[in-house]
Amino acid sequence: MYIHADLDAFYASVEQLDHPEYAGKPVIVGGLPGDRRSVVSTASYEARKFGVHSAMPLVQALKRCPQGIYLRGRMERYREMSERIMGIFGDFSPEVRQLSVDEAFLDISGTEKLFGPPEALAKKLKAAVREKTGLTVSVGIASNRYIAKIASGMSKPDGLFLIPPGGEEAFMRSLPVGKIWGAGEKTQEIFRKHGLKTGEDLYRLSPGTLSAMFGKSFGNFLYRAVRGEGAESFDSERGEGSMSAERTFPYDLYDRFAIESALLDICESLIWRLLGEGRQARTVQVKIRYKDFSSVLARESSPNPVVSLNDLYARALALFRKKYQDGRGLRLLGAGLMNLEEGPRQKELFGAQDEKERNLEKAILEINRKFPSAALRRSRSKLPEQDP
DNA sequence: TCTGGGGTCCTAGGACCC
DNA sequence: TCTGGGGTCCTAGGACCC
Repeated sequence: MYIHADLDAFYASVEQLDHPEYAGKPVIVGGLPGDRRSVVSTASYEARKFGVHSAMPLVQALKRCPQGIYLRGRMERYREMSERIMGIFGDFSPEVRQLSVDEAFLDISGTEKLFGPPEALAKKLKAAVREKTGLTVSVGIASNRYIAKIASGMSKPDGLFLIPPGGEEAFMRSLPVGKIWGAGEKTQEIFRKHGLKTGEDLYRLSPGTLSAMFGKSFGNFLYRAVRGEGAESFDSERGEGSMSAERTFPYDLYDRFAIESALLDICESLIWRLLGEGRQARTVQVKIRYKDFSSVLARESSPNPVVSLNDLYARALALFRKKYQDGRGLRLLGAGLMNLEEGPRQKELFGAQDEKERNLEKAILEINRKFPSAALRRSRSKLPEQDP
């Protein structure tokens, strides 16, 4: 059996915990009133009553709930709290798989002797989280992770929902399609178009029909899902990974120097993360979003991993210049690293110039690690000439 | 009122290799 | 007188998740 445990309105709840005067009030984490181009990250249940929800533009939230308490959010604090809670989860299962900052799967096979049947364990887990942190968690219990995940959403907040073994298919067939995990906005649109409202409606379709509607892979996934089977993709471990950083500008950028300086900033935050984790990357990606919200990507792989800020910036800048249509307002700029590899780089691959650069950057990395408030950065004018 | 940021996985076409 | 088939890697883009 598996448990999916999901913290209720996590960021907003932490704020209410840390600021007792916010308790019982509509708290909206995502930005301050007046922050341009922000969206709601988390709304407390009090705020949800006004129709405010995650991913809603902040200006819209402000109209629906002008009396709300608006906050930018403190990721460090949420991460710290998350670690504590994951630790508590670890007291109940040897296998905790964290899905995101506020949710995790627990494999609770063989824990019966210690904690009793799954439902009893779930109650103990909820009580432990509440006692030790003051937060509430919603829990789903099922014989596979996929259904446990859906179950945890069935009775939020502070919920507990069990799908008994053998009841998986009946549960999925009775489920409104809006609750199918993995079927987002575009898929819901297809459901609507074909009048598909419940799992039962999907259950009646052949694998061929589902594949024709949703593509082979996702069609097969749906075929299995409505039969109560877990999907491997939700059971398996993570892939090799990637990392990215992007920034939406409060106002569209047009000036080339301003844009390319912003790109340097973004590359900088990325490279410190990469080097800090002792990793290297073979693929660099640049993301451009124009004023009209249309986006383009440019990607390039190389047998030689990225080794320094100067190196990353040169690659990113070349990609940017290849793709960017001059004069179009720039809304967002991003950079990403893919094909991440473990480990130290072979020094001998690089010439003296590179070595000097890398040592400088290693020093900056060290200083920033020891003295975060120093926030040391490269000055663009001090970077070696970029290849035009 | 527009539409964040950091991720994962999938697809489709092309290059290249055996 | 024809234009195989399978595998891998790459690029660009999209859907989805929290």
